[in-house]
Amino acid sequence: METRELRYFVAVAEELHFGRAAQRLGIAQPPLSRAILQLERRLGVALLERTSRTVTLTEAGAVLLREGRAALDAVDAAGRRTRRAALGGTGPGLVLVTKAGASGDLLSRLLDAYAAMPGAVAVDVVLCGIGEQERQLRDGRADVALLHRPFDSVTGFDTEELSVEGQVAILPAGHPLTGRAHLRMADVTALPGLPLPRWPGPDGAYPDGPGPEAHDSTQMYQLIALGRAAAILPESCRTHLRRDLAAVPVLDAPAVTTVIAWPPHSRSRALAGLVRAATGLVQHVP
Amino acid sequence: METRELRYFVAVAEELHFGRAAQRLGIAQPPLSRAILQLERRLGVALLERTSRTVTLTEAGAVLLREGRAALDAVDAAGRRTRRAALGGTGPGLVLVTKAGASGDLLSRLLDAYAAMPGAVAVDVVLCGIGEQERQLRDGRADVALLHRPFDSVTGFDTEELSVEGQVAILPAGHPLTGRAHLRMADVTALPGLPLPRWPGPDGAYPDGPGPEAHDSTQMYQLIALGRAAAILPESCRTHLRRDLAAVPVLDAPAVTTVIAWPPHSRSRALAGLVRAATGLVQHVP
DNA sequence: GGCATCGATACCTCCCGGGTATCGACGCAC
DNA sequence: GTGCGTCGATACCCGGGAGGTATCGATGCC
Repeated sequence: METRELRYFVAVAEELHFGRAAQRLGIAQPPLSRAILQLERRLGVALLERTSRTVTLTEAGAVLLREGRAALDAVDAAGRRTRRAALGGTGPGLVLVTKAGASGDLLSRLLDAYAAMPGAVAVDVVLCGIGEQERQLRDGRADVALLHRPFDSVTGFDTEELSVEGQVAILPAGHPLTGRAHLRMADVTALPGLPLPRWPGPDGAYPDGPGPEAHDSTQMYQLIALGRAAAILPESCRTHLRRDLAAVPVLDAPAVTTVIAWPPHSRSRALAGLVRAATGLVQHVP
Repeated sequence: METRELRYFVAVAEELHFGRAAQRLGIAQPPLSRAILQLERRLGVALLERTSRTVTLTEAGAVLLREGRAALDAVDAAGRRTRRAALGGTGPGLVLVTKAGASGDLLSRLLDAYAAMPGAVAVDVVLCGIGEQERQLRDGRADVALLHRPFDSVTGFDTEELSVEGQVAILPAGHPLTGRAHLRMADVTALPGLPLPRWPGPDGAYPDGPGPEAHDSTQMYQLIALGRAAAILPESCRTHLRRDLAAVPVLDAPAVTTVIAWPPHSRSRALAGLVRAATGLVQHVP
């Protein structure tokens, strides 16, 4: 199987429309149809059910979509890491990715601690939107990530736990509940007119629901300040909270574990140092 | 990057010889040279240092060899799993791989427990040589594996621990040490004329050393019976030990943990059932 | 029933992957 | 040092296949 065929199939499987997929791929529709047919013949498997009006995935097609994405990510990662290896000292030594607005304190302490180590290399910090870290780690754009269980999935990565913290409800300043010493999940989820915002899932799509869509923490804070939403976040976000927002501990919210994660089989000297610096932080701040 | 280019590069990087690599790939040498040159141009990276007498990997080339193998495995896995998904009920429902001769008891109990579960599917058991399980799991030939830490690496897989056991020294029956109630590592490693056999590493090559090469447990048992080697193995192997061999506990040998491992993002209904059956065993046999 | 949409088919072109022949560089034997 | 053998690169040719345009057949919609 060639990566070209995989790319073509993934495009069609995502669009469920040969014309749009062809446009996205920058080719005409007939070659795309032929390529998919050829792939199906070669695998001996029906991947798509098509009528002249609709295209749907077969069960096998759904498997190839998931596995094919992972395979394409692995190929991308091979290219990127090879290029990076050739750059040697000129490029960034390590690329660390994390959600914008999360674990800011921990991150700055980590960077300080690592920079103080002998032999430390330059660390590029990439702040990305929700759910994009795993992808960047898998396809080689990043070497290491700070993830937050249980929100982010860590399957397939090597990890070390860095911190565990409770969660707080974020409310507009002056909201009646801000007077309370603590809340329960039920108090927050049932707030009239203040639904929890919806985050994009691992596939980049927003789930259905009543809340407004939020792609990053800035959007979300703005929505809360406007009185259109509430949120439940790790308590470390309090240190940088806007003045027009208030935080109240939520006793029965699940604890959030911050972990440092990296792809297996990729322990470069620099990465090992950064992980060591990270686990060293845990000793100082138990 | 196309998988064809990756396959070509991996072949050359493994052979370090364009002629032999071309032969292995079933093509002539000149197109192979061109393909590698084109790959290097496209990546903008020197992958190989060649003189007219020797070929060596650059640092970037070594990275691409490692990452490229993983990527090719992922592509293979995508194809295989897709075909398997299309087979539906006709093929094996699950393929379980483990080292021949290890954890036999645990395995049969696991298979019995799973078969007794409602909705259980057929399980193909693949017994392979040392160090081949990880590869089979990564490239989709197997769905799930029994691995033994610390001998097998489990990085990149999801795992559940099934059992922890000590290790015993395996000696020819009648050897003076078989009279002892227990031994220490130093007693066994220092045996004159009975070196530990050498196992193939993750790359399939045998490490250097004094001991004889052994590819599977049968070879190894034979070598021990012949008085050419000794071995240190998990104590569960005693249940099926040949009559001409003896086992003596080694107190300070590292404990061996048997785990059930599966690729991340692959929890089919059947796999989940098998994992549940496996963890259920742990309850019964703590 | 006319029409628009969409995937498949027919047919053409041209690029590129693969082949053979050969060159140039290097190691080695004597 | 000279001739020879080995090995990767280059030159050149051929054929298959990837990609393009034009069009067909099926289907949902007004």
